[in-house]
Amino acid sequence: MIEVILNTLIKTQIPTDFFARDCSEVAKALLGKVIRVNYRMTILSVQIIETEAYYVNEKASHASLGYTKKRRALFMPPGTIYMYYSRAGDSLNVSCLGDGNAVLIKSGIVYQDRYSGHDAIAIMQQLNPPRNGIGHREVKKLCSGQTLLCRSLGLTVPAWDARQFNKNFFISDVDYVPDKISCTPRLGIPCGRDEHLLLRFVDHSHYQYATPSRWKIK
DNA sequence: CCGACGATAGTT
DNA sequence: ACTATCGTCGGT
Repeated sequence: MIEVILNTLIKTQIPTDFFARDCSEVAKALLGKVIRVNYRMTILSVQIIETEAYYVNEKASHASLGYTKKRRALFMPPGTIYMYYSRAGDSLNVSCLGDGNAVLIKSGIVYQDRYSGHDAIAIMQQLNPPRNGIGHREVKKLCSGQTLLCRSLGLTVPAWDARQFNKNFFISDVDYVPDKISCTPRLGIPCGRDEHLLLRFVDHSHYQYATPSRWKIK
């Protein structure tokens, strides 16, 4: 049953060479694409609405800290999943063209189409309950943050870091093109005393569900 | 072993 | 502006 759906759905997967270009291009092109996760035989779907491009030579990037086993995925072929844990949550990245360059998936919105499991939303809410444990998160805000998105999809470092996308976790092209993309050159990720320029891309029509910009632009 | 520190998220 | 939260890293 689910296998049949997965076999059909996998045909919509973006090709690996999608990631074999400049990470800013990849970050922009990922907006509107849909993350698919087979979570215990239910397909969870989230449309990407916000990304950030991280270059190896930016001191704000993990790759700039150099190669370690932990960060090896950043130096693996384009399309390799890099996950890390920080601030009590997992984050999802994908390596791009050039050693150390990658894109961070920053936020998304729950996506429903004929492939999404009918109980997908209930499962995502269960995976990502409110901090105080009372009630449930608003569906629209389930994935409005890099760690919230991973939580809602059950994506973790041990399960996916340094792995390739496969039939249980991949990104679909849903033939959607953002009307308008905000590219926010963002100053202010603190790294010691320095400030660094980051490229943040947001699908403007879903701006309200992107992460609030906490860093001031000078 | 221990303390500091996040590519955060939510509350005051 | 403040802080819960926890894996990673670097210093003893």
